[in-house]
Amino acid sequence: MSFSICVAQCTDSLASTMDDQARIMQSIGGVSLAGHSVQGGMTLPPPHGHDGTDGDGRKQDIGDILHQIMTITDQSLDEAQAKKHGLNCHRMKPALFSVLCEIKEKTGLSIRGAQEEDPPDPQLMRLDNMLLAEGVAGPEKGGGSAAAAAAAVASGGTADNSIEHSDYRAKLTQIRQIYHTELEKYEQACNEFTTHVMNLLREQSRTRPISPKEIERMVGIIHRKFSSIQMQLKQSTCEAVMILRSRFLDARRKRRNFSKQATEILNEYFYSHLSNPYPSEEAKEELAKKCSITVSQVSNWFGNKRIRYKKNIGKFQEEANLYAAKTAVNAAQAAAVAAQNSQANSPTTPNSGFQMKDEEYQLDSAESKNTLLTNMFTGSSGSYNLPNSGDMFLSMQSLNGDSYQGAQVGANVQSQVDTMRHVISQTAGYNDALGGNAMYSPHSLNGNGGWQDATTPSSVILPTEGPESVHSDTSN
DNA sequence: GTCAATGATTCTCC
DNA sequence: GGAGAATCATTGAC
Repeated sequence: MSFSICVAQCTDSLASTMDDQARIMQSIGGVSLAGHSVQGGMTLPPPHGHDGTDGDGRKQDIGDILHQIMTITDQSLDEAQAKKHGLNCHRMKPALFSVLCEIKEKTGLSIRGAQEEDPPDPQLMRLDNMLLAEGVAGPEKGGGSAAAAAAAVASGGTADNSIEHSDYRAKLTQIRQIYHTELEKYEQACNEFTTHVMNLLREQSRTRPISPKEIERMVGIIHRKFSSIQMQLKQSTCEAVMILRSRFLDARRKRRNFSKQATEILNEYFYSHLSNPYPSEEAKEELAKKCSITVSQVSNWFGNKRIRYKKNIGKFQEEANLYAAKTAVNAAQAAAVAAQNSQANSPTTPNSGFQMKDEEYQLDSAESKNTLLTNMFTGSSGSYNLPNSGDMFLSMQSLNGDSYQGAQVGANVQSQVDTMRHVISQTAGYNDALGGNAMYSPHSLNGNGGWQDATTPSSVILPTEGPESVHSDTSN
């Protein structure tokens, strides 16, 4: 609507309002606006149809006031101030502003329509719900850790992921803090701005027609604007939480290779329990501890290893040989130490069947071990008697039905193995630990490709354990 | 970039 | 619930 139309409308409306006011005044107090009676220091034309003065004069007068209002900005500051004061004190001002407010109200309503009462935004509700569920909004305690715990449970983890949990919680708390700080800032800014605008409008209402309703509406607009900013804040917070969550979940999916030492420990256990590579819970825990990994990781590792070994035994032959030798060396060392102890502690049984010479069993050095391995796998076992190595090669042959090069080698050393086993068992009572714990039993895998007697032993000895370890795995 | 190795996940079966 | 099997996804060597 153009201003001229508005002014015209206003003039008409004001004229009629004044007529009404005059009529009311006349009827209630007998004080007439007409007849140039003085009211508030301003002379007004008489109401229409009461004293013969026509409406055109009044319209012109009102138009004059409006013109003054409109042109007030064209004047110098001093002049404008004076004019403003004059208009402000004009006795017609309240009536004029009242009419203008009414017109504005009507115009505003038609334009704004149903914008006033906004229904709750579903997107905002979704954001609120999500922030509440993630523990960002709402009460401080519970939410974040609950979300982290839920994510952990979903991933199958327990206390194993405590580090990641605390990391997740810490980051979530950070997001939460930022969110609340920003929210507080927005609310404060909103309140400050609202107060400022209200004061400004109240101030301006002295010089231009501003109704309290309009101020109220303006406050509503400001609040809506700020709530839309808040929604952006909520949206970005939600995004941050989602990113954090996905990173957290991805991080758990991300794998890291175990350390060499850990892999060696696991392999040693696997190959030394090849007839029944199913570690008990206790063994798993111990392995986990030794390898600095989790029990579930140990389970995973053995699950993968069993399958991959069974799928491609040939490929693992070298590895099996290596670990067999390693285990043999360990066992021999243990036996040597035990035998020495036995000898030292039993003066009544000197040289009792297994006289170990230093030059033969000094296997601490890498060179000695290498020599042992070389001799062992070339068949030239020399003076070394290796416990259990024969089982490995027999196992290799029986596992996949093919004959291995190692099988022959194994046969060569078998007699020595038997001797060694016998001697050791006599010397230090390691029957269970070495002889009973067949590393590579010919019965390791059954015809269906599965391990026979795959029941998990209640307790098993770890290859890296010393002879003092309690071992009750009689299944091997 | 390719590829083998490998840890993790998912599904199915018992 | 645990194991086997298939598969995914990442790592690390080349």
